[in-house]
Amino acid sequence: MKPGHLDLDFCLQSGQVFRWRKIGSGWVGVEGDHAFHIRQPDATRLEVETSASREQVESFFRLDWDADEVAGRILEKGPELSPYFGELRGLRVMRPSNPVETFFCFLCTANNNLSRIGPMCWKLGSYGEEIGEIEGILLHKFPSVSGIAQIPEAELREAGFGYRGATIPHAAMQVLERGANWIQSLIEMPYAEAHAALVEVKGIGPKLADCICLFALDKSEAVPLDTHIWQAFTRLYHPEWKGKAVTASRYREATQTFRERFGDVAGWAHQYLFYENLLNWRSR
DNA sequence: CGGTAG
DNA sequence: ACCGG
Repeated sequence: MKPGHLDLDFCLQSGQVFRWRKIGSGWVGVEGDHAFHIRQPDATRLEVETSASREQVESFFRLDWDADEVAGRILEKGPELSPYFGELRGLRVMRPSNPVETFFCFLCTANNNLSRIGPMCWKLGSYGEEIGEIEGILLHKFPSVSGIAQIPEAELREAGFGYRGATIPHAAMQVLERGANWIQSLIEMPYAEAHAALVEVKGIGPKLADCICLFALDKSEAVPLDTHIWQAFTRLYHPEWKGKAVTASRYREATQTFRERFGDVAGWAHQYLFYENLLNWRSR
């Protein structure tokens, strides 16, 4: 397999997918219905142990997109982002295949930090069907929406979910009211329509809706605007809003600016900005 | 603080 | 204001 430019650590550690564990130099996790053990012996090779097909692996890492070409296109349209692209060659926007998993994992991310999000997503995953064991790690498919809806609030609170112990099963109930297949049905909608439908769910605001659009629904123009992206936006494009709070209307304005500038690679531009900020923050 | 609701 | 660091 020729991964083009793909950095496993960047892809699996950059807040896009959460149920992956680093084991030595490799990674163990679940994608869709399949367990994976992946190693990257050098920059140009990928060793993948899985029952998933090659097509599924390539889709997950979005190898149908040329990362260098995308980065080039972003820098052409927005040279002001070049400081953020320094060391991030091989960072890709992933395409996880189970939108239900992405939906609920991102529900864990609001008002939270990465060190807690992983264990929380892992806990949700433990309610799904067991599909294997790699390096002593038990792997589960992600549970169904009704499986999530049935989890007692107390179990999640005990596991450190805080108020999300209530909001996550409640969000699952809301999804069920819309039909068991509602999340999947959003894939067929245009970005704006899917985003509008998602924020109707209590617990999903504009930022989470954009995460779900970008990673679960393959809407590459979605720009999840968190506090770091907001700061970058005010610094680069709108200094008079520096220090101001992100209102709903400023959220629309800022994300629309990225979309007008970067079009269908706006989501990739966001991912580089986001991960660069995350690395800077980690190194402090 | 990788937000959202009231 | 909200769980928990």
